[in-house]
Amino acid sequence: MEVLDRLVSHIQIRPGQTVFEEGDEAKFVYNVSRGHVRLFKLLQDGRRQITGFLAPGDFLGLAARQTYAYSAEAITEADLCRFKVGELETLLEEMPQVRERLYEIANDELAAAQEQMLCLGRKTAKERVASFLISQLRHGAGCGDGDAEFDLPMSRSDIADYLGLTIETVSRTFTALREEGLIGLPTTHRISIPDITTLEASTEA
Amino acid sequence: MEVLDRLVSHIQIRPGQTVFEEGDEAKFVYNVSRGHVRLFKLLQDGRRQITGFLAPGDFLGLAARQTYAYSAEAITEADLCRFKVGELETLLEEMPQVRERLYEIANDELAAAQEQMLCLGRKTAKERVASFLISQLRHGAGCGDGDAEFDLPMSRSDIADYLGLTIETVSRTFTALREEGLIGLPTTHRISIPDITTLEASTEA
DNA sequence: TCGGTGCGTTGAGCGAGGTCAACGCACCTT
DNA sequence: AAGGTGCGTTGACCTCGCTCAACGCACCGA
Repeated sequence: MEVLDRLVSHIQIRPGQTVFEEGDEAKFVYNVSRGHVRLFKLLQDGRRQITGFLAPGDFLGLAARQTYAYSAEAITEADLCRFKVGELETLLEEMPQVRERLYEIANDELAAAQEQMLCLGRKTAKERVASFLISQLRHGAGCGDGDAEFDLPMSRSDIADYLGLTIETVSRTFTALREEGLIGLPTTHRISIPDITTLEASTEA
Repeated sequence: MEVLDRLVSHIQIRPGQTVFEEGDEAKFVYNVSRGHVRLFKLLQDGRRQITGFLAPGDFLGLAARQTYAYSAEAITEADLCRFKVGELETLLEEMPQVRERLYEIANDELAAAQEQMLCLGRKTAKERVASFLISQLRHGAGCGDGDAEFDLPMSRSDIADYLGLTIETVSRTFTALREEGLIGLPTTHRISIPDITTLEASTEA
């Protein structure tokens, strides 16, 4: 990975700013070094589906196709490392184990996408929100089994478009989970989970 | 690909029979040579999300993880080529371009999964069914721009679990599309599309 | 020929989540 | 302090798709 540093340029983006748009020619690959990013697809009439949230360390633009299959925007202020796909290809010929790593990353993303399909197709609003909170906990903060607390950098609107719900339903579901004691909401963008096991139990059935 | 033939064993499975189940140790990789296969995940109470349908030529079990992330069952009678993942790994060291091909396959599947997330999260029942029919047309039969006709090997129940709907809604939507003249239904498992352009227009907005 | 079974279709009624609207609050700018 | 804006919450009502139920039809074995 140190080899990458020679090829890399660093860019900074502001909240809401676009990194690239679906259909743009895929010239660059990025890695998030600071902040959070959302990936999404749009329908013509403006309906939006967020396909993933990225945290520091995550890659974007790895699709290996002519054009990007989704758009990417910063959620918070963010720093990205950027390098040309052509140079990545050159690197891959020298270091085949990097391709192996990319393959693993693609497969992890695929498994996450399939889990999300299960969520969108077959879970109730409450189950979707509970699943989302647990995956955010695991992906971001640590996963101590006892009490846990972490930040949600994205807005209710982002969460709604990720879970296939409306803003109002997300808000009502947060309130319901809080009233049941399954979560705490110290602030609107911070979640505490008194007991992960019981919350996990409400992610299905 | 001819090298693979040395490692391959051929297996035959009957409609409804299981190829492997989510959580099984991932010892084999498969390729469909005849028939159709469904991939799916289950919730504890039996709710099912089908994550994909496979046609001849498609791979399954490529996840490159300890265990399979989904279950696989035959839809029709099917023939599969099977080979051990360990032997695949050996092959990959000799032929790095195969890994490159696997990476492309994983990325194609990822793009399809993201498109499906958009479908499940943000499209109406009619849009989902129209999208599904068009993707089946493209994936299976040819894509001549004029009149087109093709088979749907899967049941209404499979389609429902793929689109996040119920059997009844799928059935009603087929009927509605037929009454609007957007599709024809020569038999329950055969679709004709008089004009792809107008059907495509009803996949969104 | 006659039930039996599986699958698809259709109808009637219902409910989870969407829509529309009001409001609260934090954070601006002037 | 006053007004404006963006975001989140809450309430009232509605609708799309789900549930429950009946029925048709093809296929099958006795």
